Amino acid sequence: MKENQQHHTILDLAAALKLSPATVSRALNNTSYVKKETQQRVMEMALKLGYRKNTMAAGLRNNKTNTIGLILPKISMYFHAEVVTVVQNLLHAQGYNLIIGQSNDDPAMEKELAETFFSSRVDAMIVSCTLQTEDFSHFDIFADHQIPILFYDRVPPGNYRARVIKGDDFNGGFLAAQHLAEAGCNKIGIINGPLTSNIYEARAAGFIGGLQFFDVPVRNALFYHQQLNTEQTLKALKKLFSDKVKPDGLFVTSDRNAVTVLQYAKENGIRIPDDLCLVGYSNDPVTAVVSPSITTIDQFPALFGDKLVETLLEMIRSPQTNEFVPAVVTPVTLISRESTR
Amino acid sequence: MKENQQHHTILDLAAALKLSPATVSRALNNTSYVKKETQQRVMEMALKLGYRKNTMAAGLRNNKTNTIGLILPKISMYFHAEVVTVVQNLLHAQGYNLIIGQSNDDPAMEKELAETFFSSRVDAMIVSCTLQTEDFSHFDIFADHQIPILFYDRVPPGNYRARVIKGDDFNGGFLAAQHLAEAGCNKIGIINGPLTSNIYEARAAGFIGGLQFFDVPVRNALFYHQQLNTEQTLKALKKLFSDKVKPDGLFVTSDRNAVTVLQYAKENGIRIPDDLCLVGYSNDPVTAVVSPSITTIDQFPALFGDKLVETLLEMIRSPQTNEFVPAVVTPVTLISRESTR
DNA sequence: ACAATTTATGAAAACGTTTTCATAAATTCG
DNA sequence: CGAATTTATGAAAACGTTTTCATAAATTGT
Repeated sequence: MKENQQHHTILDLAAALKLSPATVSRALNNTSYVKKETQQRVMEMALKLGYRKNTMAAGLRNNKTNTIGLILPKISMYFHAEVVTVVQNLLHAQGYNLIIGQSNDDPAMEKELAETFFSSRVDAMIVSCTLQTEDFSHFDIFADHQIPILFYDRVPPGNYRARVIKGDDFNGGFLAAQHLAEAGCNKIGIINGPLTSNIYEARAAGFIGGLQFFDVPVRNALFYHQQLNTEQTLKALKKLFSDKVKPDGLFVTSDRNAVTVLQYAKENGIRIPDDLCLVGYSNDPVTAVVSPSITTIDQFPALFGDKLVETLLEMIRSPQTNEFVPAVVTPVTLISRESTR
Repeated sequence: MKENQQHHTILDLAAALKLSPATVSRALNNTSYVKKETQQRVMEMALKLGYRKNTMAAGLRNNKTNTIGLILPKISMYFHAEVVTVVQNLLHAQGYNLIIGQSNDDPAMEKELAETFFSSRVDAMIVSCTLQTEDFSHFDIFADHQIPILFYDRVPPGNYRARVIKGDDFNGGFLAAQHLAEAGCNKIGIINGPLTSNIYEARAAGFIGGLQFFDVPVRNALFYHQQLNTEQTLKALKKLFSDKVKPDGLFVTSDRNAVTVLQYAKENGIRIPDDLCLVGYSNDPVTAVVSPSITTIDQFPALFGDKLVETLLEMIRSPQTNEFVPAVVTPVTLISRESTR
């Protein structure tokens, strides 16, 4: 090993064993023919010298990094944290590294991350878009270079050619409406995210479809589609409960905001579920422990993560075709709790 | 560009502009002398051809990957999710990629991840250990190769030479004891994690110190140091409330398990805070919305993340010295809520 | 025993970038 | 104006791995 050399290389091993680097490489990766005994010696020497393959050099040569890029709005959101947890574990088991980037729901950041990850020559991409992303062209570069890209949860619309895995948001909305209807609610409102995002659009559509199916009047005055944060939610609540027609059922398409509703209700003497039935979305653990506990829609994040990795590996392994593959839709289920009893 | 070439290279740019690759490289990185006009032309051509630097090739040549490795027990834990969120954002702003690995609290996995990340030639490491890690030698390799490594939260003991940032767990324990004492509790217990981990050891020490300082009897029979999961916590609770001396104050060193206590209390007619005062740890948002809300210790995860990145960048930028640097301790604060009123 | 095949190894090129060493052109300075 | 300096560019080597092309040795089959 050269004087000022930081790491041992395959050449060091070769020199120490009086072999060629080619043979050493073959021994380490056990590709092609290597004498059993030679392989043994190489392995032992590698261990002895503490040799670690330089994955950059290998990546450069093989045009493969064993790295997957993941872009999402924010890791600390419950659903995403769960998905990332599963995805990272599964990918590691398959020998892949996971690099993560957060768009913070900013399309410009999302674009920047896409370019960075492309530069890093990720082998594939997993993306959940920002709520505001309407132009998806910054992802074209991956498809253009046959790099598999898989969208999930917040995905591009159908006219954008891409593989997609999404929750059954329509059904989620439908189930919420059905459940509220069956709980006897008649004046059912919704506090929803912006309709620019596929998930909120689908939840609203399913919700309205459910209302109609179960003959509950569709009262547009009780529908709010807006940013899902505490401030906006409180504003909506104030309006909802100052009008003549007050809701007796509310579908809030994010659990955190459902909790906000719970607190507002408590402070304003609105009894849940007696005066107001409440359904959230995501099955954030918090919904199970608040009082009253909140009925919500579970998205099975672990199953979601499984599906993601399974599909991604399939995409990596089979050559990229340009043919249309319909979106995979993962199931949701309604979990009934005290807020609707 | 060659027929079957996937990506444009610096050679393509050079050819298209009738320049040498050297000049193109200099123009792109604007190092050394390049004519203003030439640089302009290079940039334009790069844009036109959609050139993206191959960071692997650059990394190989520069011996620098602009990638930081982060190993932690599980991303989906509240405190860690918050830290990761902040760390990823800050590192991205500095031009670094973040690769994440979860040990799932398994030392073997932790070791495997350390080796993988070393192979990937990360520029630096951030690590929060498993609860069981007692042998830290799998991290030696980083220090041996002057790769900065920074531990946080769950860190090696003082006799292991490493840079460390940790919360003030001792003070957290002390504050909890003080608060329970001042709430008038006299039979104060603790449900704690395993003492093998520095954080639980320090919380327990601070807690006991606090009891003594405020003249509350130290009742070892009320102290449980064990795995922090629902099952174990319930087991401890059963024992605690079947003995003659039942606790009137309880310090649970994880918020999730404090919630478990809350539910157990509700089911068993133990009134909180009247019969039992309760203090958790971490300020998980769930503690604010359960009823009664839970007094807890905030660890300022965002500040923690800031500090981590700040220190790490400093380590990367200044040459690695072997001199001892004392652990940085970040503040904690007690947030008083209904469970202790 | 000899050809055909299989096993085992090495030399050298390639991946795409950056940087050192030259050298040429332009500029500054006395 | 000529020497010194600064600016601008190119050729070539280097980073550490893998793989193709050879070739030699061992094994198999007839």
